Amino acid sequence: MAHPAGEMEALVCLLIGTHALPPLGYRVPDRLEGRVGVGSAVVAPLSGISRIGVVLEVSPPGSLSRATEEVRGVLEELSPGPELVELCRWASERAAVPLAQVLRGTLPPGLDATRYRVRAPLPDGRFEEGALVSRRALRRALGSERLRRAEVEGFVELAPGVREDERSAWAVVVGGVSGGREWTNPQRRLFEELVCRGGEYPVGRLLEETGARRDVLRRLAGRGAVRIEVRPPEVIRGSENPKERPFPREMDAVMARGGAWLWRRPSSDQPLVAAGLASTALSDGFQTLVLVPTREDAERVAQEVGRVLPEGRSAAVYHAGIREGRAEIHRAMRAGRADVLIGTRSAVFVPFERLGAICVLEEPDLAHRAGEGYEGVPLHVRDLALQRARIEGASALFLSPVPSLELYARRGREVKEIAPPERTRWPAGRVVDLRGTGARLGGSLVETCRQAVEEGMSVGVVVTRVGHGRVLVCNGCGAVAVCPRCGLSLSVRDEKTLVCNGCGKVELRTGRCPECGSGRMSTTGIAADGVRSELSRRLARRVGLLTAGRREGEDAGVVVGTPRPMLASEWDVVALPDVDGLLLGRRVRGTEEAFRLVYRAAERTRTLLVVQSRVPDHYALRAALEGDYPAFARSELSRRRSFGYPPFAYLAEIVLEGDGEPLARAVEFFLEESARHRVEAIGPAPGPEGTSRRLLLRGTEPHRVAAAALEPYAALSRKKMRGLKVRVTIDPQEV
DNA sequence: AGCACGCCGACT
DNA sequence: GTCGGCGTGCTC
Repeated sequence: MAHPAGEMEALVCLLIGTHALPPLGYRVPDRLEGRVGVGSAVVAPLSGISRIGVVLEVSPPGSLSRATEEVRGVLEELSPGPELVELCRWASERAAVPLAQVLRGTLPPGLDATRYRVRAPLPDGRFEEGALVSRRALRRALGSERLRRAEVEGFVELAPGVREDERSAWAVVVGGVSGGREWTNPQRRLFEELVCRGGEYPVGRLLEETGARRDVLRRLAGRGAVRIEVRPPEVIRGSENPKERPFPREMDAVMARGGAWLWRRPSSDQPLVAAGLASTALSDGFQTLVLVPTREDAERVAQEVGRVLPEGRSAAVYHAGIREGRAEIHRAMRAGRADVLIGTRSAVFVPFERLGAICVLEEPDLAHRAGEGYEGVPLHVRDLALQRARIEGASALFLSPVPSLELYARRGREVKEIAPPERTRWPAGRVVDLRGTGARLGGSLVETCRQAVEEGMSVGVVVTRVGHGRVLVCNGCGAVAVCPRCGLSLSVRDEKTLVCNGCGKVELRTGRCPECGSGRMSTTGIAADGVRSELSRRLARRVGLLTAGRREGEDAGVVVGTPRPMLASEWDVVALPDVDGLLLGRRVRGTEEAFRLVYRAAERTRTLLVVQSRVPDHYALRAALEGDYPAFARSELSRRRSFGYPPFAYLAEIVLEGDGEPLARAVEFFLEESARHRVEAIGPAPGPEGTSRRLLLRGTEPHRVAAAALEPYAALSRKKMRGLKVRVTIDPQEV
């Protein structure tokens, strides 16, 4: 490519995860001309030390102010490409996460970014030519100054690569060699373990299962007793006579018209729909990305996809549980050697050669969003998938019987909807009216359980542990103390006061219900273990327990547990004793979650669904029992609109921990900044910790809300923040 | 004065 | 992420 005389310049984001280091400018030397573009992974020095970075922009000479150092090399194998860089920049801005941290997610897992290759024997001859050595080892041997010099003079060069155990390395016994006398005990033991496993086994799993250390295996390899070999990753291969393509009409429309689509399908159908989309995209020559909330979902979808793959095609599963070969799979997708990737949220950043379709299963599931701050970008996969599909020109299909309101509200222009299937079965629904009792479990609910189990029916009692308790409810009429300003339930602060988690307004706790004058006010609170023991006592029989972590007496006629494991199977009768915990909880999305829980329970119920509540006529409850999603969405969207909550507004939460003058000044600073960005600030309210303050930012443009939260945060981190801790959460789930 | 330690700011 | 500079506070 022709360009003005002189060297081009590159703006590089070094992969160092901090808000404080901006992208830096480097000169592109002539020898790398044409190889450095937006999205190239490069090696560039910082204080003389080589680092990995990703090119954000390439510009003519003289355009970047301080581009004094040179790009040292290009890492073609690792380059995420321009589309993913655009996605990462968007995500970084939207989630207020340092760009470097987001970009790291596009690189192969288990990448060793500080590995050097020795290119010429070092003066003291300590390292052999061609050896791969960690930066730590080099620094220990040479010291920082000589390492820097060795880099400049070309004795060593940064050679990032994937660690062996991430590349599906197998340990294989070499025939004819058995334990000599000079072997150590650990070596002998590990060798025997390997022989027990048939003489060949994945390295990662072998070390994990035997508890042996890596260097023991290395010694065995050094003695020639064991060979380490990298094998192709485990993939699902197509067959000679694959199943016919599912849902051809709908999937043809999705691929032909492109853009984002929504299809309300029951959970049980979704793997088949994903297989249909993948197979359709494949016949057009495209790769498909399938995103699922949990690892188990990934395995189920993989089976379905495997049945429709034609010969010569392949699919792979990608999640944190895949130890061996995750990096190999990453590489295969990038090179276009595999056709379908089925993974959890980290898969959304895997580079593809020719991405044609993205399918998101169980769209509203909270597991699609990384938890607060840790591991990955705290954005919902829905938003990342929408954005990625737009950037790469792929189709996006979102599946859920009960989509998020964020997605549903965009129906029409932005998101096209496929008509949902006719419903074939729906259980009878009954609401146990808890008004007038202070009971945790109403008599009628217990009676229903007793009768059902005596008739030999299976009974599932589903409770959520999230959001229970600490809300003041009238046992007389079911009224809940609500903040007049925010429309959110007030939580019990202490004996005498209630507090609004939205705006911080503190209200006096009255002994009597303002609605009906009853003096019987109580706090709600229901958890799995309590319900189990109470039910067991009142039914005078064994009751099972089924949660993510515990499984006890599942064969009992009545089982209590949490939604995910409980609703993985069907029950004759399902009881929901605590929808009020969500329905009347303090969170904006509580109503939506309650609706979803009741609806999903109904899908898994064969004959009768019993729900107990103090608000038996609540619109969400009624709509869920009738299986009427559009009716719920209409009511809930109008409520959200009138209070200005998502999806009609974007929120950011800022929690400041500290005390005295610095805290007050920081709060003041955030308030000024939000005014400057023309974003509404609600609060400060008391935060979760004793001396903390909480601010809620609200606006209609997501990037402005993120900027109003992030800019003052970054400014504050650059200056001194004595004893002050600030936490920023974009689109907080707990509001 | 001499030195350990921790906090900042710079690094392109 | 990593280094050097500088201030604080302790010891000889």
